[in-house]
Amino acid sequence: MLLEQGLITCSIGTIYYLRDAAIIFERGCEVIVRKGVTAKDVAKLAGVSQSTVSRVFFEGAMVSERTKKKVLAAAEELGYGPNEFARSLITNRTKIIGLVMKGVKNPFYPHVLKEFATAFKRLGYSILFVHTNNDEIQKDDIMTLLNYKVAGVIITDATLSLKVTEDFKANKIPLVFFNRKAGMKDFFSVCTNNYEASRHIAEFLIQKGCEDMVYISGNHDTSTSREREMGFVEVLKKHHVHYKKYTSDYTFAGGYTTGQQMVTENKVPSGIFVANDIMALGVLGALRENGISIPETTKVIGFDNIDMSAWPTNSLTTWEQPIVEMVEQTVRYMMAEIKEYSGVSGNIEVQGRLVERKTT
Amino acid sequence: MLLEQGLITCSIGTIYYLRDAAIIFERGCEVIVRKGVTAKDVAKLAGVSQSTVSRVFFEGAMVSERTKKKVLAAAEELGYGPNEFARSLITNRTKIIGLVMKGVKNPFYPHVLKEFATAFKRLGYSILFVHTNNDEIQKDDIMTLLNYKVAGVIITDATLSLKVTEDFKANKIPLVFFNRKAGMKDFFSVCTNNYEASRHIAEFLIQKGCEDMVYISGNHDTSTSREREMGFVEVLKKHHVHYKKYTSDYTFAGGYTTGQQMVTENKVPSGIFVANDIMALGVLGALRENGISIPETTKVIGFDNIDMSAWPTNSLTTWEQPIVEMVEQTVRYMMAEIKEYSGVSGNIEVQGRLVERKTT
DNA sequence: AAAATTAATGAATACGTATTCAAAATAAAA
DNA sequence: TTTTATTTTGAATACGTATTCATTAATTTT
Repeated sequence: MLLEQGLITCSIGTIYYLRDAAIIFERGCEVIVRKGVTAKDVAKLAGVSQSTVSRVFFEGAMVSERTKKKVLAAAEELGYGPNEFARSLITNRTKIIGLVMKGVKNPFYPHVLKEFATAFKRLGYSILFVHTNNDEIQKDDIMTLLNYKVAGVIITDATLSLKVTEDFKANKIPLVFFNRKAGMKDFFSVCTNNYEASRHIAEFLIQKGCEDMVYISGNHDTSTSREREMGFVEVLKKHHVHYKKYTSDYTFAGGYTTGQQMVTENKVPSGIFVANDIMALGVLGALRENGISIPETTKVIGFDNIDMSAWPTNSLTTWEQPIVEMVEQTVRYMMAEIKEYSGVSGNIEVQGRLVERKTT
Repeated sequence: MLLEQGLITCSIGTIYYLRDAAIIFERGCEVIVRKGVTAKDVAKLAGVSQSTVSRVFFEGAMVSERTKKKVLAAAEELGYGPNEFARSLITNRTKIIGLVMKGVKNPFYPHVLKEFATAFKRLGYSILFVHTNNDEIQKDDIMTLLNYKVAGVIITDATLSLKVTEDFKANKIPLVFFNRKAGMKDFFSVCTNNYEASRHIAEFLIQKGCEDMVYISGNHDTSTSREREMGFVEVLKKHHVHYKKYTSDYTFAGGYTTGQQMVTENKVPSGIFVANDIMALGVLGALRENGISIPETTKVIGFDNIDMSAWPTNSLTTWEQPIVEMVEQTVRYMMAEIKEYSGVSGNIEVQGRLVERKTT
């Protein structure tokens, strides 16, 4: 049947093998259809009521040790687990956190994803992953989250339209922007202190003897890029250091292109601050390819401290964003808001630190 | 209140600012508590029954165009969306796909994640993301998926114990191993044709003049690594080419260490096949650092064709795993099984292709 | 031992939807 | 128009759990 549907052909049209298909298919039909085990079934087997079974699986409910043991044994035997939907229908809350992410291709974010997944799992929460292609999250993505009655939402990489944010407020669903500030002031965000960090960076490069500088921005409309630029430029101005800004897009390719451009224009400066690491690696690639010696001629510093930056081949000086700490803060706020919604807005700024390597 | 809980301090103990906290907090309290809008509310506003509202939101149900319009308008006004839990409780199926992933730090997988997210969103499915640290997925992760009554499960990076697999069969939940074959033969998997690919690779290196070879494996217990080794070694044996095997772990660090080890042991061969790209980049780093010229002295080839391999600085020759096609196949199988469960087992093998760059 | 208190349990109900079945409205045929 | 067929709707019910309230069992106090 699968063969009839052409399922086993791959897109170039060749038919590949389907091991033991027929046999297994027959076996597939033989499988005994065990219906979904419910609390009722467990109750019957354990000789108690459904309520009692429910209580056994509900943290902190009142059950005697003896019946608890009995029920758990029955549950184990039947392979029972509480239906999360029925559960959520009653409690009107879920153990799901919506996580919205855009730039999965920047290694920074998979790392963040991993940390969130680990942290929330420990707390008994699951993650509904939403990928968005747009800088501004679309209405239907949000509707999905709303309809699943998620306990909270974390947006790592994008912003929201005002219209949509109201839905969250109205439904009392806590919302955190991670590594991004929302356009409006009315939400909570967790970021590195970009402003302070970029001031440090500027002073560091100046102290290293750089006399003309370049700032390579990420996507222009992001709060991170703007803040990093602001702090950096402020310090440069104070020291009367000449600088130029290139606008890029937070990708390796973007960094590489910008690097090439600087070489072509013959405008390679002595110090470059790149708004994130992955772009910085692109810049490095372009400069090194053109025989520019780093750090002698030009010093390059990135932002994030992704794993790759530490690789001996790259050895990129950068500003570390303490992912674990940022995640910790986010989770903490989230859990507090889930417990008792306040809708408070604000911004937690976490301090990072300079990681000096061979590009400066 | 948040301040009392110490939420606004970051872990180094400093207190950072919470913008407009008090004001917003007060405002937060003012927010009108709109209760979750239900079909009943919409029905009342639209002047129809709850059943009718339900039908409007249920694909293919019988409603007149006129009432549909009326209901949709009312729904829009109230911001209504069907409660997915109540819905799932009735239908006993969800629009959620469980996606289990281990190696998020290997760029190959974020890319896979993105493709899955995109493909399933188009089909109206959401993704429950499960991160696992272990090669073999743990019971409680699986219970989560089971309890959420996911429509299907994709496991990208790990395997399952036999005990657990039975739960899926029993609940008729389709399961696909992506880029990994299950230990037992009873499941469905989608992979690149690793065996054929590695034969090609062996022949390619031989033809390029390599006379002694090294294979650097990933985690030993993975099917991918074993298959890649098998094909590679078979061809080498046929041509009486000397080879040696190093066991590594699919990480950059692992590759780097292995590269260093080869240099130290003075056993750098003329051709190296590394079981994935990220390790290959580690190997490259180590070799280049030790002044070994590539591709003149040694040729290196990876597997995956992750974005980074194409970066000019790396320019790694590799075997491309056609992610989009693999995802497509997986989704196709999944949807067919969701529509009508067969439990058929088998293996779709997708052809990749050699991408020749500067390391060979 | 009796009374009073506390702990443990079960019966009944609500959550928000899909779905069945019967009734009503509409369209088509006579 | 009347009859028949068809489309559209509403009332009632089920899904699997948490929870309330009343009841029973166990424990403590008198």
